[in-house]
Parts: sequence; C-alpha cells; structure tokens
Amino acid sequence: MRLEALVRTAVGEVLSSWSVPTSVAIPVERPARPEHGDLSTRVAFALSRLRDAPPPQVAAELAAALASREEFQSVEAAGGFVNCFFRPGAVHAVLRQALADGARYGHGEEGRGRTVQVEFVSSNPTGPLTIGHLRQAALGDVVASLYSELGWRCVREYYLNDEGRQMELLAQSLWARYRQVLGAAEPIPEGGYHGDYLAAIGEELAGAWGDAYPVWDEVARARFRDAAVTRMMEMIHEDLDAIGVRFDVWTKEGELHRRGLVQEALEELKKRNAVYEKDGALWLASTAHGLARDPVLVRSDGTPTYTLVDIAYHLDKVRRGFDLVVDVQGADHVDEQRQVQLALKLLGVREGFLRYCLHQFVTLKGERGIQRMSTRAGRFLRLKDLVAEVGRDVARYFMVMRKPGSHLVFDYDLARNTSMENPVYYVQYAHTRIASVFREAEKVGAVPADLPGVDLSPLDDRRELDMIKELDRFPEVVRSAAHEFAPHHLCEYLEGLSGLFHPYYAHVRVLGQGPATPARLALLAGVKLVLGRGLAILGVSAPEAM
RNA sequence: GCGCCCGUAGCUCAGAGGAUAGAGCGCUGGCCUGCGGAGCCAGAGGUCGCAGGUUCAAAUCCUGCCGGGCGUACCA
Repeated sequence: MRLEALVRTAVGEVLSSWSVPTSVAIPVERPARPEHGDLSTRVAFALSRLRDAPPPQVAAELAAALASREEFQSVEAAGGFVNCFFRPGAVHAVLRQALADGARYGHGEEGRGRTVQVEFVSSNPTGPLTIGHLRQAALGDVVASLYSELGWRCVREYYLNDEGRQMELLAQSLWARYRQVLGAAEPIPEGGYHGDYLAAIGEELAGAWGDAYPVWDEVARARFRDAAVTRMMEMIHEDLDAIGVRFDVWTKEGELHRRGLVQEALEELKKRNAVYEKDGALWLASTAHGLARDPVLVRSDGTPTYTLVDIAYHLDKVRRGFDLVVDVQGADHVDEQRQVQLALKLLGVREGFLRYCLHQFVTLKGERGIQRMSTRAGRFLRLKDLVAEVGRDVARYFMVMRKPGSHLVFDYDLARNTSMENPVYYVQYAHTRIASVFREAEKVGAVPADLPGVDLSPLDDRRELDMIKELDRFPEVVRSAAHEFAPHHLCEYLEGLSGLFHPYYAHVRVLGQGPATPARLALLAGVKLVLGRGLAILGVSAPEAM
C-alpha cells in the first residue's frame, strides 16, 4: 500500500507537470512477472489520446521522467506499460513502518465513528447447528472482524425465529418423542423433525414429567414449546462456543410482534400503496417494481409471514441507527433479499444501508462421502462434533478459504491432516517457526532491543525484499476482503506470505550471521506480526509452539 | 418454463479488461545429519464449458447454447 502510494504520487507529479487533468486515474498493479517490475502502471494507454502519441512513446517519456527519482532503482517502459523497480531502501521503509506500527499495522480509519451490524447464523432453534451453519458462522464472524480492522464498531447479531409454524412442528415432534418413550405409538407429525436429538430430550422429559401430557392440547403445546426452545438454544450455544463465535445481540421474533413493529411496518407499506388484497391475503406489490413475484405479507388467516416480519426487523435496524447492515445468508434467500430490499426502498431507506453477503452451500467430501444434509430429516453433521474432530482453527479456516459465492467442498481428509499439506497448519507453522527462532535468539541474546531501529541494509536478497513487499500489501488485502465480503483473499494472502517464508527459512540462516542477524530478525518479526494479525482476524490461533 | 449463482490443471480453488493464466493437493525426478526441520528444489500437466460478438487488448464485458446448484410456498 505504501509502495503503491509511492508510484501513484510519483506518476501524479509527472502528469501534473504535463498538465494532465487530475481526473485521469492512475492504475497501479503488481505485475505477474518479476521482470516487469515491483509495480507497474498502464496509465500510458489512457494518456495516449490526450498526448496525441502512441502508448509506447508516452510510456517511454513517463519512464524517463520517473527514472531519476530516488525511490526507484530503475523505471522501464515496455510497450505501453511503465515498470517500476524500487531501491531496497524504499522497501526497507515499509518493514520499518510495520514494526513501528506493531499491532496497529493494517488497522484502518474509514469506520471511525461508524457502526456496522452483522447479522448471521440466525438459524431457527429447531436443532443443533450443522456444518451447513458453520460456513455462515465463520463468514459472519470474520466479516465483522474485518470491519473492526477498518475502524468500525461492530455489532454481531443473531435473529431468533422463535415463533411460527416451524416452532409448532418442533414442539409437536418433541411431544411425539416423549409419548413414544412412554409406550404410545405417536407418529412424528407431517413435516416434523426426525432427529435423534429430540428423542433424547423426549426421554428426559418423560423421566421428569411422567405421563402428565397424554394429549396434544394447549397446555402441552406451551409446555413442550418452551422446553424445545430452551433445549435448542442450549445446543446452539454449545455449537457456537465450539467455534468461538459470540454474539452481542440476540433479537427474538416474538419481541418484534410485541413491540408492534410488524403491524407498524405493514401500515407504512400500506401508506405507500405497496400492498394489495387478493384471495383474502395481503400482498406486496413487487412485480410492479420489476421483481419476479409478489410475496404474501399477511395470510388469509390474519397471521404475518416471514417476509413481513423480516421487513419489520430491518426497519428496526434502521431506527437503531446503524450506518451499515450486513446480512450473511445462504443462496436460498436471494428472492427474500430482493423483497426486503424493495420494501426498504419503498419506505425511503437509503440505498446501501443493507448489504447481503450471500454464500453457497457446503458439501462434505472424504470418508463420509458427499451427502446432502437435512436438519428436518435428522441427517447432518453437528458443528460441535466436527470441531471436536478437526479442531476449531481448521473448521473456521476451511469455511472462509473459498469465495462465499462458490460452492464449497469440505475436504474432510485434508481437514484432518495435520501436516503442512493442510493450509491452516502451513500458515500457523510459519508463525511458530518464527517464534521458535526468536526463542533461540533470546537464548544467545541476539534479539535487538529496538527492532524498528535496526539497520535493514543487509536485507538485499531477492527473497527478503519480496517478503517485505508482501507485507506491504496487508492493509489493502484487509480492506478489500472487508468491502467485498471476501475473507478468502486474506487466506490466500497468508498462504502466499507463508509460501515465501518457508523456503527462505530452509535456506537462510538467521542466527550467528553478524550484522545480517538483527536485520533478518526484524524481517521475521514483521512476517510474524502480519501472520498473527491475519490469523486473528480469521479467528484462528497463531501458536508460538506447535 | 422463469430468475439468480457457478463451469479455469487429474482434484479443490484463486484470478472479474492488460504483458507468457496462478496456488495447494496429487503425479514425476532430484536433494536434506549441523542449529530452529509437521523439510527443500525442479518438472510435467490448460483449446479458461461451447459458439458468436465488442475491444489495440477478453478467463474477465455482451448474446445464445450446454452442464451443475439454489430459488420460483398463504415455509422459515
């Protein structure tokens, strides 16, 4: 980021001496091939018309004007590209700054004074969390952490659907299990929940309550519903603890009803003429605004739908004063998302207030085979059990190492592999190795007291400079990962940095190398700092020893 | 049928207008007794699903097909 700014500034100064308007963007990129420089710009292509000269000529003129600057070793024109090679001193300055910044390195200011709410998981309390929820849990948690890095205040929120038909079915399913334990041939209701976890709870309740609820009446309904929700929440908390996700706020659907927000949202929509009646139900007029279908807001029996409650909930988020709301949801929610976005727009909520982080589903590969999971059918891998097998670090990392919009195949065998073939260990082990070097250095008193003040000029090896240039990218990686909801960029970055470090470590000795030793220790400290910070954002531990 | 997402190395995936398309795993070959070793180096492997189009420049943008996922509920 710092190096990019150097190029941008240098090019900008030349352009302004050429009286090029400042509106001309200066694209700066990292060439794929080292012979194309540390950084390059293709601004000459855009300038070609303005300067009335072919791109190669403009590039040559620009390169000539830049070559004399002290930060560059050399600047070359190649076709329309201008390739910049930095002097080692300019690169060293990046490391020095990173070490001086310490834990603040990469921390941004854009969110200062602003609050983002990230809503995720929000699974119905109808069963424990599964590997399917894991992707969302990890994704939401990391997106929140990324925004924190950018200086935003973050609220992690879980929306709890503790009302409605599904809860009814859950309660009745539990009651059926309870009856079965007591010897009745009570079937699980149609569309009910078949998981073993309800059988276990049913057995407990039978022991505690005996035959007190022989029929499915109002009393039983209330009793079993309470018991079911309480138990489900316990399980969900266990699962969240297992992967280290904590929520700041839990919002229950019931509260939205009690506070009159649902009714209010409906009234507001009616005022905007966005609601019409048909077949005894109330519908949102979405097709009039280009959507594929109109959703029902109030059923003909007078009960509100999920969509209406969802709209009410988001209206409440507006009132709560968040500057940005991010909802992490699965691909099955796209249609719903459009409806909510439309409703908010009709209600005058500013565009961009609500952004969705959409993710595709997870399939399992490995000894368990690829299988389709279903909580309802009782066919799933519980999150807690998965974490017990592969560990929290691997579970979290694997869930965010792919682009959210891509399907994710969870490679069970790779996840359980504890060698460096597993990317998580590959990154963690880089951190550990450095920690180990410092332990050794400590023993011989080789650790400099003032790392940022160390003379870095011995760092002249290509691999050393490459690592520092990689450190330079960290702030930008964090920024783009946050804005694009793309934590996988951070994973790839960490793997890439580790991939520079490991070979270096294998070939270059640090201790006992005279003046090179403090410089190399400073370099390693920088790498360790960034690896540690990156892993922390991912919620993955950065061990000092493994 | 319609809408959205996805088709890139054998596998899992990056790359979202720029230079010779990348990584990890797997495969092939070669190294490693010092410290701090859950090792290192090299190589093979691709008509970027197919066909058109736009552009000086397309994996990337547009159109149409083919294949997969999700949705298309008075479920949540």
